[in-house]
Amino acid sequence: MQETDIIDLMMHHGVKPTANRILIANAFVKEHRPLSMSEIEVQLESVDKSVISRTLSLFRERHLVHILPDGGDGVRYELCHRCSDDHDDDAHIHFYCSRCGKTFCLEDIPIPEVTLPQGYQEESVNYMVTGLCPDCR
Amino acid sequence: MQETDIIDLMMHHGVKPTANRILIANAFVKEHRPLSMSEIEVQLESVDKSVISRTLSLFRERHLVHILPDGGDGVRYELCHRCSDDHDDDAHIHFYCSRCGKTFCLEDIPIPEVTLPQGYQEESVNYMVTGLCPDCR
DNA sequence: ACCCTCATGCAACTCAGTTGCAAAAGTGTT
DNA sequence: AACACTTTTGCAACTGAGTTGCATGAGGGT
Repeated sequence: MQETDIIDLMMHHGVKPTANRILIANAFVKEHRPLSMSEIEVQLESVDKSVISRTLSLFRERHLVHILPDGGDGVRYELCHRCSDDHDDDAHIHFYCSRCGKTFCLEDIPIPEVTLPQGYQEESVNYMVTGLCPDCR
Repeated sequence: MQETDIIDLMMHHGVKPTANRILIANAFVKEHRPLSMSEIEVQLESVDKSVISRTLSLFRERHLVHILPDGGDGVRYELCHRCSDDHDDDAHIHFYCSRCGKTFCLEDIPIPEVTLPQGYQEESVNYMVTGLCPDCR
């Protein structure tokens, strides 16, 4: 994905593409995996954490990213290419490496579906495998 | 599960069953679902949060509970009946209600397995469905 | 009763994340 | 270009969950 594409994506979601926002969105493209706020903070020293916090909230509100539970604690943010304005979906499984703490998208592996008991109404599904990633084995 | 069983379980895992610890373990039995630290704090006003924190760490260390990512943020602790001393497993799916914030065990639904790409080494799996629980629909 | 170890309760601390606010950067109008 | 207006930014202060330090207290063994 090019920088121009990111700007298009932002505009399309009603987000004004400021310099900081482009940096943050680029971080997702570059790493190609879900990032935590602190990971972004480390990667973009020049950007204040308050800006990161507010930007991620805005991105989320406008469905540019969605959140998923971190393998450890806290949450991670994932850029969604296929999210429409009112619906987040991009249902692949994730892998959390317990050594390096990174979360990877296994985009080729769709989440196997299950049938819920009567009364439960599904909104979204998260399938997370924890273990060692190729680099940490 | 009876209180005597809980005490047995603790002893079996090398945890001295003090009054506070029994209260905390009982909370899990009573609710029959994974609890967050703050949920326990609310339920057991008489027990200091430092005690809860240290107790949960101890329980975890001794494999009496294991953690799972909260549907929201943070983590929840789940009493494991079938965990041996060196291995936590109890692989059923969980349901997180986005309205009431509770997490439920769907014990009858095993987690469907997937084949990971070369190089990834699995340690544990978490399958979490988010949506509305029967009470909140 | 004594000693020793472990558990407890309170207060102080830590750290991630959020919020308040004034300065700065954009945007549009005349 | 100057103006008024809106949005974003950067800093500092705040917040709240969770943890840690430490003195007291309870339990267990001799």
